[in-house]
Amino acid sequence: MTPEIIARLFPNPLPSVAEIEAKYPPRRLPEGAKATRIAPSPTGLFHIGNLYAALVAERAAHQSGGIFYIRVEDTDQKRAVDGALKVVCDALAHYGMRADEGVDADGKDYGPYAPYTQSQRRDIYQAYVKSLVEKGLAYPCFCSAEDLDMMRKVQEKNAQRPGYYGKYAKCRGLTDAEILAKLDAGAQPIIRFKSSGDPDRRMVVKDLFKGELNLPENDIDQVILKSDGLPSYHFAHVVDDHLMGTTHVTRADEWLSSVTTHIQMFVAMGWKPPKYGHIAPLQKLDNGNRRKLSKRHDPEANIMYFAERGYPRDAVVEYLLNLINAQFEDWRKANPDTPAFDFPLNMGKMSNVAGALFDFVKLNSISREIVARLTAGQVYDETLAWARQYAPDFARRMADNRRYLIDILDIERHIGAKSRKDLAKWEDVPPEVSYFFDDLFTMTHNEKMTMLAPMDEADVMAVARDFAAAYDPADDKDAWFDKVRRIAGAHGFAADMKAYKASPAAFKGSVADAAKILRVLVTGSDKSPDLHAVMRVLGREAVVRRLNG
RNA sequence: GACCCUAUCAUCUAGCGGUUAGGAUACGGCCCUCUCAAGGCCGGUACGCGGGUUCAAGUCCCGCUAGGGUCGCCA
Repeated sequence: MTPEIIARLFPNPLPSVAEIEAKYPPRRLPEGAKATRIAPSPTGLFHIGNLYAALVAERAAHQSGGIFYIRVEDTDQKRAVDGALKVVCDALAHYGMRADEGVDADGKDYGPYAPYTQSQRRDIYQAYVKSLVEKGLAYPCFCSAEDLDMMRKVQEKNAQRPGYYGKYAKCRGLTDAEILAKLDAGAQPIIRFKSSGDPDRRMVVKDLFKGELNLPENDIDQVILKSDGLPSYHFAHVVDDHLMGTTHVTRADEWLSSVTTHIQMFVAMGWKPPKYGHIAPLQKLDNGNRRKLSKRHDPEANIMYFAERGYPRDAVVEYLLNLINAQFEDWRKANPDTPAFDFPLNMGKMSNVAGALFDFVKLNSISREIVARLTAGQVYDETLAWARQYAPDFARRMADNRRYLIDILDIERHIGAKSRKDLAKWEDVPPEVSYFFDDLFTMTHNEKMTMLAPMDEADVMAVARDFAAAYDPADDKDAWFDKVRRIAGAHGFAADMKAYKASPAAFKGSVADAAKILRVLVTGSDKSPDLHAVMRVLGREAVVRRLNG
């Protein structure tokens, strides 16, 4: 291609390749250290799969003494959304990941390879594209969207592979004169990479997670520079991961089929490709079929869903870690008090090669274990932080009753393995504690009696009155229960369960029924945590009032 | 349609030629027990199908089937 054509293709002044290479020298990393990145598109959504990939990349880097950085892939300007960067940065920070280099929520760069936003690296990409054109490894393409559409239709009709390759790569063979003529006519070309591949030849790629892959070579002439002057993903990836010294690219499975294209480009540029690891997508069950979690259809695909529900961040991290490496579970059992991030993630032992079903039951179970290990004060703080954002009324109530809430949350907590595990997420807290507040305890007398049916109302009231009169918050659990027994016995209920079981007909009910009377009257439910503890927290005044009311 | 990936209990998985196929979650039962939760104990016809290779196959090979992914001037 003549210098004249190249000058017309790239009219603006561009840095030289040598200048760029000098500005961004190779990383000097300790032996074995990995440089990884998370490369989100600023679409305003942070997918659970992004978090998954970020976790793998971040752990791989930091556990090897390397670098984890964030690079914004905003080459599709149509999809860019304001404030999207903040979503990404907040998500990383929220889940405890620190990027060593990249951009912050305001778009400000930090780190030696800046800028880390692709739309600001236009000149860099163009310089390399230009060098490729100069070497005859790339060429201008004047095909319109309609041309390409037609091409695809023909291919479909002929039962051929779709794509811009071989004889379909019309602009590949354009002569200088033809190019000049089109340029003179005002046509705006894009630039395509001239593939040297042959699909009949195979390329062996070693994937970090999947092992050796035997893939056909790519022969499609991919677009590398779009009409808006920005590169396509493929080219931006190759240039950036070279310049930024990425050693390990961990990315979603959907890239697997373009890995041959990427390697081909690295080779054409004379660069060493990074190691690749492709992560299978998280899936969900849909009408009996699995499909990948879609951010369009599945609210749980968006990381915000977990914040809204009030899942503790550690629960989400541990659940994901558990999917990444199945050994996590054993490790957790052996190291119950170690932070999850200390888990030695093993890239060579990746689970989830095929794509796991996202399992809320399992998440909840992990979360309950985590919440059960927290102090009441910690649960209070976390729940309050959640409520401030998602349940303001409840947040106010919490703030006004701090001591009271902590006492409530402390019921049956810190009794080791037997601690209550009924809270999986912060949104479970409000319904769990509502009966402790008079204004939320709205059950009517009739409703309570219905719940107590078929017990006789007179018996119910008698037991309640006697207990109200005898209740002393200072009683310990045994003294408290002795009173329940005594009063139960005095009203014809069996004080002893064994006696009741031996001859149930001889009694109106058992001590369990007597306790049920107290429980329903005091909590409005026939299920509750330890009644003795509940009454203590509620206080004598409220207990007596509810029993006599 | 083409290409690629994957295939062990309901779910996540361990397994890397010789195992009574292990764990976790879920589920069921029992125990504990004033209810619930928790806890303890016990339980279930899990290697997709068919061919090979081998003394021996969940493990290796081939086919089939099923599921997933990709085939854009989106990433």
